[in-house]
Amino acid sequence: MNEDQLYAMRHSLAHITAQAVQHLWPEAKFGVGPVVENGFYYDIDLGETKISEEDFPKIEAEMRKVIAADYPFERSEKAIDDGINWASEAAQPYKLELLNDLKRAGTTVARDLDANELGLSTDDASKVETVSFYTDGDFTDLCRGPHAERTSRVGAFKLMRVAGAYWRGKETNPQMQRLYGIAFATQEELEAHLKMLEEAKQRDHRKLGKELDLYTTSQLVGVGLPLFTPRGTVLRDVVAQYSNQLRQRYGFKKVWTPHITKKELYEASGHWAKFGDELFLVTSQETSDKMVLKPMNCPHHTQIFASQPRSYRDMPIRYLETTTDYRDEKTGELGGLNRVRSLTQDDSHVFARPDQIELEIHQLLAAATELYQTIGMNLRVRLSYRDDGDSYLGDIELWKSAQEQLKNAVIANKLDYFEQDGEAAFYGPKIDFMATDALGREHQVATIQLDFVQPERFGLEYADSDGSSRRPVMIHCALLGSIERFLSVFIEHTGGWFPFWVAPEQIRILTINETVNEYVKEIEAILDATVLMQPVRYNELRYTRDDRNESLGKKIREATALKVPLQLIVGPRDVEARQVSVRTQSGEEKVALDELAQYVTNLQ
RNA sequence: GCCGCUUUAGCUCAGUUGGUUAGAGCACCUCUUUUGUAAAGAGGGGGUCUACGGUUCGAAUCCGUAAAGCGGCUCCA
Repeated sequence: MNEDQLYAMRHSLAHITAQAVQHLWPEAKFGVGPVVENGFYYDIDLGETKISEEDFPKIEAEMRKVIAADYPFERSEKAIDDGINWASEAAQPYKLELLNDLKRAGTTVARDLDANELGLSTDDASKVETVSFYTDGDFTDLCRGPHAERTSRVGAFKLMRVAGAYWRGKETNPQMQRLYGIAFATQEELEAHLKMLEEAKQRDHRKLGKELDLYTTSQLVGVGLPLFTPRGTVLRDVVAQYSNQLRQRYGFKKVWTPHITKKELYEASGHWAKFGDELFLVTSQETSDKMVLKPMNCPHHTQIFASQPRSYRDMPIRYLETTTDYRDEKTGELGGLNRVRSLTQDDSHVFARPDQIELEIHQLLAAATELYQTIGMNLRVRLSYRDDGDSYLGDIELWKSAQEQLKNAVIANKLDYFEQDGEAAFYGPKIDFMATDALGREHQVATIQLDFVQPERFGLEYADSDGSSRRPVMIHCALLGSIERFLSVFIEHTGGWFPFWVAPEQIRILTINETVNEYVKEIEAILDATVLMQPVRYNELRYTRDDRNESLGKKIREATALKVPLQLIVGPRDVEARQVSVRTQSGEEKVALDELAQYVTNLQ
């Protein structure tokens, strides 16, 4: 089965799902039902009736009846006004709304929906004359198609979940029930997919975070405020140190800024107007000043830049700060480490002359690329542009030129990219590096952003060669992004088997009995003297010793459960031979004591 | 914030149609065992079943509210 057939099959199953729901609940009002990765969904309004997963067998049974009936999918066309009459008579208010929008303004209004869902082609952008319908048995739906020939030809499917979804994706619209299903050509492929989902659960960072003792949460501390254990803190520190070193190489200097500020700072930057309701407020009991917990670091950094007169000779000026920001995210948006209310950014800002932008972006792209190569993650890049909404600040011509510059930089660096409107920051376009989690969901990690707005709003300037006053450009960059979010993806990517240089506990010495204790001291002296220099410039070895009164089997089991990459087994035979038995994920070998330091240094 | 689902010892889970002192494994503590490649043996401590309210002679089991977690939607500087 090819991609087109699979698509038609999934699309047909969306219709059959709606058809089954209509049989069971004739009052159902239908929204849209597109194909998504691995399956399909249909948005349904059942008024007060709530579908739960307990209803799935019933719905699936009804779907199988439709499939068994083997109806043909028949296409028909109606003039737009006839379509409107159909929706009206069928008491389908959502379809009616779509058709009215199509009649009034074509796809330009309706493009917030998958155009494939509508009975029109995507290129007739201005006016719609006719729309197409598909009928199978007793069910007819506005639809562009294509579909399977008959209802029997839809492969294997399974309803997965039901979730709330706003009509046309707008928070102010009524909420519908979205029925999700997966569908594949064969039952085997369906089961393989379910198995993959099971395996993904084993790699879930929330599960591993607990099992590997990386972080915890406390109801006393609060929602979205993770607490990092000693092990988890090693992860944070090591990756942040590496991220910092990559930029220090290019002349970035560390700065430090306080975590609270007067809200005037964010009024000046524009953040207050856009994100005011997501800022934590702090009131000084001394002065009754209204303060906020910082949600962002760029405005602070502008004030360091502005603290002295700057010459074109000093440019660019590059600041670097790994620091925690606080955002009062809506509770329903929080989850694991991916979205938290206390997020740590490996943030940096370049204040540059216009002629320096290209090189600076190039260097930051090089740093991001190197970091993710070392980490072993293959990312694609999203060029995040503005759309024609009104939530962006700054001159439209500057925006166009900035978007062009970012695109050129990405192309020059031969990165795998895609472009997306409406994903820009309010002050400028972005280059975002996208990583995927265990379930294939994409998350933004590294970001490089061009900003002409904040320098203007803060009145930043430097003296040019002719003595005139010029405005710098800001280039925002975080390589890890939010360290918490980065870790959520990194944990799932590695399944908890971190590269040697990042592993919280790199080495565990396992003793067989207490006769080896003196020899273990020799081993520890060697490990103490060994420092890894790649990729982080100074990385002391992190090792522990398990000399408990327990069996070797148990010690191995526990060390392996914690995914300690290097286990050094020491028994009388090793003492005798002046060696250690080195156990890694890939097997076991004997290493002479004299060669241990070199062996460890060579590990990645 | 919205919709749906979930919530039993530190962890993973059992708990029949509401009915005597709520169970198991792992972890923890004590003792014995000094061990060669993924769990040595024995004994012991620990939960009032997320919280509050209701129904009932009686509730971990039914109902309501809240909180937290999960899956989505919306949002993400």
